[in-house]
Amino acid sequence: MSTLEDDELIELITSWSQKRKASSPKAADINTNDADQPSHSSSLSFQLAQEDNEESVDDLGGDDKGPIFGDYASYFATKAQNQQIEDEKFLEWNKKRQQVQGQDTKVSSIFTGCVVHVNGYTRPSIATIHKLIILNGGKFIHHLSSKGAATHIIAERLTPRKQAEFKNYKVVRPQWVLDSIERGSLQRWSDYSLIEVDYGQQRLQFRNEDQTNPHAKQDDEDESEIGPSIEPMSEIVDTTDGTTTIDSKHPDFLKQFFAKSRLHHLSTWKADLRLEFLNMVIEQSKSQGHMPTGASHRIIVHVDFDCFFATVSALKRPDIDFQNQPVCVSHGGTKPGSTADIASCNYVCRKYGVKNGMWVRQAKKLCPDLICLDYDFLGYETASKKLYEILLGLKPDCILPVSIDEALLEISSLIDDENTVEQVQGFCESLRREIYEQTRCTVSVGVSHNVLLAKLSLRKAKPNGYFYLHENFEEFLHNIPVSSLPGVGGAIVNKLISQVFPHSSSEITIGEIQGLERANLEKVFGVKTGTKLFEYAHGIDHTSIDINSNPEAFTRKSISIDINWGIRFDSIAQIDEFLFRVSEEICNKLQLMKMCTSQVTLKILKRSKGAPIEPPKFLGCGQCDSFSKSSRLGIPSDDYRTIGMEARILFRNIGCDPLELRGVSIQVTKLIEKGKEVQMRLPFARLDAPKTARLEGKEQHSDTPMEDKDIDAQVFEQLPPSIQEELRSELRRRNITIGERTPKRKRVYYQQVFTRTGASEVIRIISPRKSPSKSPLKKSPTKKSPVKDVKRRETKVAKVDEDVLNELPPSLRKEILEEWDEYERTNMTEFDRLRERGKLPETKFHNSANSIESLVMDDFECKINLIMFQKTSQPSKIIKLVDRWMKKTVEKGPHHRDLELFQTYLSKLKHHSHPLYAVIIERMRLISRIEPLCQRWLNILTTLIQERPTYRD
DNA sequence: ACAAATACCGAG
DNA sequence: CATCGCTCGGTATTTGT
Repeated sequence: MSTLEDDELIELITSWSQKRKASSPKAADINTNDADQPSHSSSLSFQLAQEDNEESVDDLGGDDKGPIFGDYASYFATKAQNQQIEDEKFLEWNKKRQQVQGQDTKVSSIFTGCVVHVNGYTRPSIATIHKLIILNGGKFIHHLSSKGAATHIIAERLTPRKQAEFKNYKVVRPQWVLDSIERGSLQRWSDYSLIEVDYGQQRLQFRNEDQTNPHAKQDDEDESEIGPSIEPMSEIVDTTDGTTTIDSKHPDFLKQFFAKSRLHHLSTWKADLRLEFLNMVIEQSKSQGHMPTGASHRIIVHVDFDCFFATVSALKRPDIDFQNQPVCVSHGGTKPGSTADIASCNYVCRKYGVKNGMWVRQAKKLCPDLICLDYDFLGYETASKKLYEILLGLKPDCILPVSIDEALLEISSLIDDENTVEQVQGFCESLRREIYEQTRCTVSVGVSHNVLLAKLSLRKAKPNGYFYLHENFEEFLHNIPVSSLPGVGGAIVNKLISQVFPHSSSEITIGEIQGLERANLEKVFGVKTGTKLFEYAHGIDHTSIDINSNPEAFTRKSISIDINWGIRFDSIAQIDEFLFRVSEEICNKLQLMKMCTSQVTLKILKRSKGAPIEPPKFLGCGQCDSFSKSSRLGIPSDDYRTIGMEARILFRNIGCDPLELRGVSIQVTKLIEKGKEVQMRLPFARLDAPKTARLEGKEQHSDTPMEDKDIDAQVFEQLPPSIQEELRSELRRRNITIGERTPKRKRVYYQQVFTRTGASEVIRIISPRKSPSKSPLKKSPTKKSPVKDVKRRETKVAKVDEDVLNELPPSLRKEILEEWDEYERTNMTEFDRLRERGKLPETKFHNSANSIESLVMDDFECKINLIMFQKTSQPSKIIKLVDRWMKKTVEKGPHHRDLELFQTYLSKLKHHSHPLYAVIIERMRLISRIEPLCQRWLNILTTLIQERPTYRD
């Protein structure tokens, strides 16, 4: 409490009081929130009340997506997504109906993971199939516009053109659905396949059938039946022939991509190994405590397979003479024009100048006899496992996994002071022998007294060798190229060349660095990098490989997923979908780690101006500019919908034409153990927690003195006496009086509003200072907002779907309709409720009719366009409404229909450069400061209203 | 001046 | 047929207040 600004304190009290007023009489027990505040006696630990008594329908259905997120999703209303929401609503409603009727409410999940689309005329009808699918856990899409979005297509007949189009889909007959449901499990799609596997002969048959099919023509047109299909279906069809390709629009893309990505494997292997060894070490030190090595002279061993992938992949090919034939690992064979990366190549290749990472195309030129092998990810894992087993068996002082094929050991205590060199050699050579015997792969070993030198020694040892650097260090380092130093890559080398050795023509060596002043290096590269470079050049390295000495340093601090290949989208809806899928993956990992995140970062790659639409590498990202934005979460989360929604917002904040998007990455940081995060579930719960426990001290505002601090007496009275008591003392301490309330704060904004003319100017002024990433209004729009189709959904009949209804007996039909009405009523939006009561409720908030705010605004309004909202155009009323709305919906989030309505209204205001726009936005921002949860959908609103997408160049 | 956000880098 | 350009930690630089 005492950490709050006066400002916020007043707002807080007001909001409590309003909450109390709004909720039922029994809310007198509001301060009994002991779950979150176990020990603290303060009755001020009031949590903004979730009215627990409201029976949310999704409670019945267990852990499924609640309507909250259904609402969220519709912020980005597209037809398809609206459909999903309707489907979910329908499911909830149906669940409720079943419950009322005492039926089993268990959710069938036969079609879980299936995304179904119906093509053309079918029996049963499309509507029936639709309901059957969603009632059994599947997803249904009416449009195939997002190419590849469907996992199954249901059809009875296909035109030849459609046949070609759907060649790589699972196209099944309707019977597949019926049988699956009847038998209670997903039937093999291939048994119902409409398109026969390409055996030539049968295909002809189909063609014949099609030509005689009276529906054929109609089939071809059915796309326009449903609505004008703007999106062309062509892109999925490759230009050269009729085959399809899996790109980011396909639901399985992520899976497929990761399954085949070497870099993804490398990263996950590494993370897994680190985790495994970390846990192992923690286990050990629990039982026996940590024993720091007593040895004075450290011996570090670096062991690494020789061209790991190539070696292992070649094990399956006894026909290849690995020592004498050039062999590499890459996708897709050995075609001379291939743009596949070479993941690993053997030493024969390297003689020709072939390098890892090179394209096959290029390598083929250098070495025409090149043999390309397939990846064998399982084989790599097996070999690695054996390596680590062997290493563990040697009982070194410590092991640090560097990667799947590479590890660092410290063996100081295993070696005596006598005959050190021989002992080390004996140890390493037997290690090498053992690994070869067990894996049939060669390793090299480098040894020295620190990590840096061990690493450099390893380089010298390769391939299939051993080197112990124990003397003549300077001489050893002298002729090694700087780029061999760990941490020195292209950028640093370039900087060296351009800023330190402008005349040097050949490769820069460590020896040349040795001649440089430390200060000089620090000037060019910064303190850390400069120092490191200097020390490395002199063979100095303090890197520790002992996990045990500092486990914290080896624990994972972030999780991210990057996809910069195959990213091709047509619409923002597809991107939204994709972001959710990525978030799902992230959250899987989070949950596995039992962690939650409080910060989400979205990074995108956008095609650089002038770069070709399709880069040379097939489905590659080509030359791109990268943009990133991050956002703090009010509540740490491991829910993919929360993370995904955040990502969607961030994407809109960055503003990128979907067609130009080439890379997506979501990163989560500021990880918190799951379970700990509930203590800070709501900002108010943090009030009397120690300051350090508050969220990064984030909400500390500058201490702006306020003139008129006081609290409306009526407001105060509405609080429970116990709280009043405590508040009184705190308020006294702060010189805040309880009495007639006068409008306060931020007059400055109104002035600014009136001194500017253009909307964009106004917007600039009020853009938030606090979180640049959340400033959705940075750019001045040049075009009008896209006219959003805020068509209210049709009445209940359309929702429940007539076709299905009609197939039911009349008595049941009536019942269902009535229940639907009831359902709708209980899920009424806040605005609906207000409307039903016939008038807007009065709030205590800005009571004074002569407040500067209302005076100014009401006056102004006469001169400006009159824009009605909820039957009023009076700014003070509208502001009140907004207050009320936001506060009321802070927990559940706003109803999507309210949002739509409000967005339309705001858009109008903005379109007319109405000053109220800025006032409302500022008002919402203010509230968001008190209720950080509101920030999120404020962002969404302002983002949507803005002309989108704004493209950055 | 400081902290947070963003940008960039390198490794395997 | 193509092709699967990841993911982490560290550091520098910019931005906002």
